[in-house]
Parts: sequence; structure tokens; C-alpha cells
Amino acid sequence: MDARNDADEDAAGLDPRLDRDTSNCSIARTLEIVGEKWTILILREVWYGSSRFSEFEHVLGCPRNLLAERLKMLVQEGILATETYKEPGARSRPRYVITQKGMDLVPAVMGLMQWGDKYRADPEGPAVEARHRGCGGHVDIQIRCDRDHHVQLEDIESIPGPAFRLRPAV
Amino acid sequence: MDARNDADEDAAGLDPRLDRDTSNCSIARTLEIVGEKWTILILREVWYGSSRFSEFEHVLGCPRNLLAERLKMLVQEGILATETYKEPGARSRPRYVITQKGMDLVPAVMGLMQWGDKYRADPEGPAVEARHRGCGGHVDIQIRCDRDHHVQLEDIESIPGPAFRLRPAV
DNA sequence: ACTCTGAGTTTACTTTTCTATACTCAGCTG
DNA sequence: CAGCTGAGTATAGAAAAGTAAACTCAGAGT
Repeated sequence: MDARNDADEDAAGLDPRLDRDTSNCSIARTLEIVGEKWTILILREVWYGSSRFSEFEHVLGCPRNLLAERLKMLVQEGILATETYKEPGARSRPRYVITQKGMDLVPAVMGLMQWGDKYRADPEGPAVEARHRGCGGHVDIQIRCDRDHHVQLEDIESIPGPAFRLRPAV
Repeated sequence: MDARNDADEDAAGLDPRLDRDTSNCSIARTLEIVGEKWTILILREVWYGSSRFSEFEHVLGCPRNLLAERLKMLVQEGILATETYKEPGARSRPRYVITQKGMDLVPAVMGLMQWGDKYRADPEGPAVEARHRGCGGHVDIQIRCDRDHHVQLEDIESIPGPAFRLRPAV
């Protein structure tokens, strides 16, 4: 309906010829936090049940200084929280637990896992499976819309949102 | 039911005290491909409608050598494919298009986007929105099980799969 | 024949990560 | 009160990744 509809039929609202400002992209902003090496793998281990520094270190085999750095950042960002716990006959120590903000990353990581299961698994299958606790069914992620239609990947359209901006002219 | 059920009630099948072999983890294997800087942002631009080297370069502002390297890798991995196209009055040039294998990464990236929309968006909202083509409804990702239950994040249980292994003893 | 342009390649430099080892610190145990 | 242990911190050297800018190359246009 505006003067832009002249050539590109595919990308309805995000014409590549537009000088889009990508600095407020939600994908890029999420990657700023979870895009460094080890970060997502640390979260994976938290979901699988680890909570202590030594557990992460042992299972991941990652350098201690990076582990300490990543854990500190995840706590700062509110994705993990520290608790103090005490085993009988030992002094109290910190433990890392996931927050709601951290749980909300599960869908993204399940997406990565599902892709790996499909394209890069061993012949026998995946090393770990996700199950619905209780019903026991295999869990996977789906794309749905407001009106609860099951959306095919081809039927997703990206359009400018409220914070869409063009890059300021130089 | 086995001798392992002695202390940790939370992680039913992936006790952090087990010496799990993580080398065949689907999450880690996916990150080997899309975990490097720029890779996911290149895919984002492909979904948004870019296909040419110069378009990626301009919108991402990433160094040419890395862009070339990442594109080559994405093509090698079968996530993108090259086509030749020719605009009238110009010589034919390569163009990058997404494959099915690439489309299958959409759920993972939508997961990242959704998290960014929720926790890191500008006050006005997100810069880009995903819509169901046709119905026009807002699209988001959901976790479901086999039996089509809508699964809460807390009700996902991770259990050893067919390729689960312990680390070989040293 | 010469120029222009998109699509890269090459090279040199900087920054970040990785690995490895040594060191600290608090408090329970002997 | 010395020693042990988990959870770090500190430091140094090597490797990988990222950045910036110059250079190449093929073919259409003039």
C-alpha cells in the first residue's frame, strides 16, 4: 500500500535495500548474552541437574577462569542465581540455580537440540531426550500463532515491529 | 528402581555425579556450526530477505573475510545453497538461498528472538515481528509433547537417550 | 581497450579464548 | 592449629577469532 511495493515480492516488510538499523535486534541482543562459548553449555548442565562449580568444571572440561567469568555474568543477568547450601560435615558453599529468566531460554536451546538431533546425531540416536514429566511423551517445539494455528516454517513472515528504525543517515 | 536413586531427586536420569560423555551432545554439535559469531545473524538476514554478498555486508557491517568464510561454511553444511542469477545489464552473480536444513533452524532462532523480545526489547517493543502469513496472527514457539499436551517448562525432564554414554575410564 | 562493480582473497594487526599452572581463602576435621 | 577441600583468583604463553584495509578478478558497458 505504500511506494515500496515495486519489486521484491518475497520480503514484504523488510526489503534488503532498506538501510535497516539492526542495533535493537532481539536475536543479536540475546546472542550478546548467550552467544559466547561455554555459556549455553553451562545452562545445559544446569538443566540436566548440575549446580556446583566443580560439577560444571568436571563435565564441561572448560577452563576455570572462563567458567567463573560465565557464571558471574549469568548471575548478573539474572539467568542464574546463587544459593548457599551446606552438606553435613562440610562448610556452606554457593550453588547455582536457574531463574525464570533462565528457564525462558529453554525453548531456544531445545530448538538447537532438535536440529542437532535431526541432522547431527549418532546413528543410534540422540544422547539425551526430553520428555513430558508425567505423561512421558517425547517433547518438541512447535510454532503456533495467536489463533492457535500450527504454523509451517514457510508461512512465517517477518514484518517491522514498533521499534523498527532505519539507520540514521551519515 | 536401580541403585542410583539414593540422593538426588531432581535430575532423574542425568545425575551430575555420573561421568557423562558429552561429545555427542546435539546442542554442542549444533553450536559447532551456528555458534560462531555472525553465523546466526547471516541466517537472520536470509530469512528477512537478503541473498547477496553485498547485502549481508552492508546490513551486518561484518568484515568481508568472515562473511565469505561463514557463507562458504553454511553452503558446505547444506544450510544455504548458491544459485546463479542475472540482473538485466549486469553479469551473472551468485546468490545465497536457504535450504530445508536451514529452515529447520528457524525454531531455534525464534526462541532466541522471543527471549530477546521479552527481556531485552526497547520500551516500544521489538524491532521485527513474526506473523502467520495469511491469518496475520502473531507467531511464537510452544513446547508440546507427542500427545499434544502443551508442556510447561518445569515439566520437561531430560533423560538418557539411545546414544547416551559414560566417559571411558582413564 | 578501459572502466566499473560485485564478490571475493590476502595480509597485517588487535582482541578474545584457551590451556596450564600456581596461588588464595574459609571453615571443618583430626 | 595444621591440613584438607571446594570454590574460586591470578598470571603467562599459545592459538583462534575478529577487524581493517588493500588487492584481485571476471565480465558487462562504453
